Amino acid sequence: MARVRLQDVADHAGVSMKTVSNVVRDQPYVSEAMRARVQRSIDALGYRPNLVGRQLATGRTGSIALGIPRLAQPYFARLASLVSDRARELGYRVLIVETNSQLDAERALAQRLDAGFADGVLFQPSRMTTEELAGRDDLPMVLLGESTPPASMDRVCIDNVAAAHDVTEHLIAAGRRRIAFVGHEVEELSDTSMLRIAGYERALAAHGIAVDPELLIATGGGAEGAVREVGAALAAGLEIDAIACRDDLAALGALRAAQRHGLRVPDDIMITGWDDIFMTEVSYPSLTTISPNLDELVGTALAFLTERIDGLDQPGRHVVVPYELVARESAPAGGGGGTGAGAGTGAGTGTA
Amino acid sequence: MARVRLQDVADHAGVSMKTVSNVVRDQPYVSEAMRARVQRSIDALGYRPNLVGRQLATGRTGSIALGIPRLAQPYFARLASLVSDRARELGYRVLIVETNSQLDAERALAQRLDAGFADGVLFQPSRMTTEELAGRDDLPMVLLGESTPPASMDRVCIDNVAAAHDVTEHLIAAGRRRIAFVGHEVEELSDTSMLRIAGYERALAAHGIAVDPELLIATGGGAEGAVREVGAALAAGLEIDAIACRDDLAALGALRAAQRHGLRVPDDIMITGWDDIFMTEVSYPSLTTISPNLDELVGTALAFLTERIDGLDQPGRHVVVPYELVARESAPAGGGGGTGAGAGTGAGTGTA
DNA sequence: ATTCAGTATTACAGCGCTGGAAGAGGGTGT
DNA sequence: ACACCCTCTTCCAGCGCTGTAATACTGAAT
Repeated sequence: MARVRLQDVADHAGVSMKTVSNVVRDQPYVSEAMRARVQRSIDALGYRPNLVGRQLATGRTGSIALGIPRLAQPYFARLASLVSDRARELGYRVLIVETNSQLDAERALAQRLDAGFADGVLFQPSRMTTEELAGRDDLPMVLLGESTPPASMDRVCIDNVAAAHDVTEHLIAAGRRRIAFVGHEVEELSDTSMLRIAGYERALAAHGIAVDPELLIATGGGAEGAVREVGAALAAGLEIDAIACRDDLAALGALRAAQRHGLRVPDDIMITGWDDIFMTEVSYPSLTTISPNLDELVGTALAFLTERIDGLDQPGRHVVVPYELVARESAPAGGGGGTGAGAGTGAGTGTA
Repeated sequence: MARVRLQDVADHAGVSMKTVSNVVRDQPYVSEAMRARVQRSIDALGYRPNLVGRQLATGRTGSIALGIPRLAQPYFARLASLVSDRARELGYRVLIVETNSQLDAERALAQRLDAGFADGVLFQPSRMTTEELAGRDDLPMVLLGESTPPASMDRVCIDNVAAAHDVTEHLIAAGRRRIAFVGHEVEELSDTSMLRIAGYERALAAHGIAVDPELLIATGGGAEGAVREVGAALAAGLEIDAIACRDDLAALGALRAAQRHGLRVPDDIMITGWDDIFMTEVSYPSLTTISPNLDELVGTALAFLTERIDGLDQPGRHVVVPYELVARESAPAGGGGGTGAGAGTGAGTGTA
């Protein structure tokens, strides 16, 4: 059975294509009687509008693209899921594109977009430079994360420096002094890592604690790298009483390595993560972490993007969304004491 | 600057649209001289073909849809990531659609597909029945998971009963007798859960162990539910020495609950998961689990789907891909003994 | 020269739909 | 009865591209 087209319905109902089109899209100026009659034909023939035809005619695809490094990373999976949900509410489909943090993949994304298969992009770049991104400002694009956007682009992120500062302070307040930073890239430091390290160092400096480069432990990304590198460092006799991690995966790896090494968490060593992925509540001990307000992040980003798609033309807006320091067992608030219970919450911060 | 169209390039190069089209798509019967000349115009104008126009003309979208319950579940995130990669190699884009295991969302997916925005679907249904799916067999569709497909559809899955049987045997071989099953749905049992429970019960029966309904602990899904329900059961005095979990998330939750209850894993209680998500290696202790061969699953499913898209018309094929029982610390192979080291591997199984 | 088989290029229609403008009814006011 | 203004419906062109068929051009064979 061949596909049913608009014309087929029109013939069946004895009206023009346009009238059927109006009924399908719930346009005004269609009498109730006509609407019912056409609807009957639609049902009888099982007509479904062809999106591609509509897209070509309207110039709108009804899709937005989401460009992220790795879907398999829990943080991005959750982000993608949220974006899908919220976008659907706004009447958009979402195309998820993984870049694997590779330059050519990021470029390919930016290129293919003006091929008209999405009306706009939400993009978390890790390799493309501001200049390169600027070349693509014909297509509505909102950046996520810390990379500096061209003047014309909107950007939404959290304050990485402040949050890293908070987390480090949290550990210092608990009496720790030998605090390692774990989880940044081995090869080329990402913007994210750089900012978090900056906040970490600033907090140390504020308390007169010397920054010891030996305490910066790069890992390959993912939990396994952290298990390996932290394990090696501990085996080599590195003395530390706390670890601030670049993200939760690194923290879970560090946790694992510490436990393997016979250290008690948090008594012997405190550990903090970043992102508040689902595992942080379920790990043993549960993980103190920075919880970015994803709802607000996604909400703001999509609001900006849809405005741009609808033609808004103004200089790029930059919004910083709040985060929360969620204190759990791996680094409880207050003393350095026993394997305490639940989850308290710490500082927040916010706004443009 | 308005979009550059095929016609613009044609004008610029002084040739017909069709010739430009041929150059763009690397068609034969274009002289080298002409190819170079047109290419120069393409570069000069910065032309990019409009996919929507092409789609309408060819009737192909170059996309396949992937319908899964929840992207935020690590198993599905990994699956989605794999599918994206492999599909790209085959020349397809992937549209990920989350159904949240809800009937209306699944129906919406199946419906919207003949709206022509994908050439085929890879679908892991959890609510739609075979009959309903059968109504949609005008569009190429390959099913993932255990639901029984209509006669005309391909399906790829692993042997859940056999794997659940293996896992349970593994625990029995380690000397355990009070083995709980944790993680199936509270409300409506999914096909997946049903099959895994069947395998679990069969293994118990094979060893003359009575099936105690008290040992079937349903959870809300996700790790938190398992923490809660297993915690409650242990608090209520339930005596068990092992837990076979429906999936890794449930296992991580169960692990957490057991540890909170003061039980040593694996000495006092062994725990197994399912899926082999990234966390299984990094949890403490690491998790014994069923590792389905995802490469083969995805490879086969995509091969079938692309064949169907290319017009293959034959009865549905059913393929069972292999899995592996990966024994880690939470339920080591052999004795019931100490917190042993690394990861061995166990049984495999396979084929159509 | 003339035909013939290529190869290389163009003309044209159409994929399925929507936007805009023109047209057809049916009621009201004078 | 006539103009007039609604509301509802149809007509037509075109979105950007590709497939098919037709045409122009080469060189070799007759």
